[in-house]
Amino acid sequence: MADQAISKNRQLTTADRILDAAEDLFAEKGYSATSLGDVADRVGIRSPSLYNHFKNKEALYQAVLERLLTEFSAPLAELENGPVTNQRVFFWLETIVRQHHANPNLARLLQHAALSGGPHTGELIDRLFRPMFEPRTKIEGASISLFENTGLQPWAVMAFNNLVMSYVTMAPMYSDLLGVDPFSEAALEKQLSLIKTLLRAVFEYKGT
Amino acid sequence: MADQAISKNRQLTTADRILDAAEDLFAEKGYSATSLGDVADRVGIRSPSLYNHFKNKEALYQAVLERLLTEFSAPLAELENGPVTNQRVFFWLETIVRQHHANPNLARLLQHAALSGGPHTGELIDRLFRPMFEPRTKIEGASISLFENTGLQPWAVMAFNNLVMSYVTMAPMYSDLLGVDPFSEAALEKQLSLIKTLLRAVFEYKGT
DNA sequence: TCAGGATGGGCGATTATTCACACTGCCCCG
DNA sequence: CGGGGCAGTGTGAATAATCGCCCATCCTGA
Repeated sequence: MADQAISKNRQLTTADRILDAAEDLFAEKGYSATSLGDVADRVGIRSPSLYNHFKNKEALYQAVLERLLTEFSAPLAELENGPVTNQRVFFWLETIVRQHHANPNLARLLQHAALSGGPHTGELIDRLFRPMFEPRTKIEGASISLFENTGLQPWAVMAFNNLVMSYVTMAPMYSDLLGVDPFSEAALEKQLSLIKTLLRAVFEYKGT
Repeated sequence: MADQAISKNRQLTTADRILDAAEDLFAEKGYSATSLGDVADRVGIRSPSLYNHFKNKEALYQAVLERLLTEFSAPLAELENGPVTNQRVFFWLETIVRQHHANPNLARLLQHAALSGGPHTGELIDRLFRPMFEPRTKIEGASISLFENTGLQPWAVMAFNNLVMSYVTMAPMYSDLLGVDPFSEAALEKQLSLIKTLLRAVFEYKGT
């Protein structure tokens, strides 16, 4: 198994292997707590070698971020070219839940940025979420009666996003308290069914 | 010395001012990215002086954590000595939302711990959330029909907690995207009304 | 041969921590 | 009443480790 992983890694360029290692470490420890020595160790080289591939630590972080942002930009663009119906909101939510489940690093990077409020924060938020809050984004259907006239719709969008992302940023809580590996397929199905249930409850809710 | 005289003293002791500064900095930057020099600067002393009050950095962190945990331990204990009805769940949720709104630092500390998975993680999770998942904690009323027979109730508890905490750990998103100071009274009322609406929708939901 | 990539060594800055020392207010003893 | 300790607190200097980063050099594959 180790041989396979190594040989598979050997197919990647050194720059890509650096990006992989840096992505995991930045996502885990945050920017300033991640040392280039750690990154180099994980790749299997010495830290000065990193400078043959990236100008400095900040450039490495930006490259990691860029790769993640393009990786995650697809589903929202998909949602945007068409009417925003309940059906398509369901599908979109399921898609991003699965995406963050497959790679939790973007959520973790954003959470680190939001916590420390560094200079990366604004850019990350803008590029990930700004389109979601364009004025034309109204959900057609039953949800209108619930949220639109109370002004709560953007808060609900924010809440469901937080729900999705905190699932991966709070992953240890699921291991410790529920005794379940949150990145298993079974756990993913549980979380998906909960989120769908919540969304359906919101859509079908008719109370004041 | 006598701890009783402290409460009469209006001016905070140096140790308390250190705790205040360290709490904010640990919550913002995380443990390893916070330097004792930063803490000392904020208090207005030199960093070696910190060692007159705390054994080392780790002990300072533990003291910060201890103070926060006792501060936040009240509401759950309150919920636990009595039957868990819908009414009391509402009240409990509102209480902890207001509590995290008043002091976001515990949520931020927990989020940092969960992200980096350090040794503090397990202790924090245990002392904050373990009682919530004791087997006897069943919610009486309509929610049983929704969650109990699908095994989703603990996942829902987790989700609502994540909802509450990510509101403060993701605070910059609310500023940037909604143009609202998330720590204003108005924003608190919005978030409260959203969470109550979600909870009510869940309680009254009768679907499959 | 030559260029890209890896390396060891080192520089300056920052880190947590230790230590010897100075100041201050207070209690006790003469 | 006065002075001598004494505990508590703050300080500058120093140490060892680690950090990002630069540079001269070397290895290797085309």
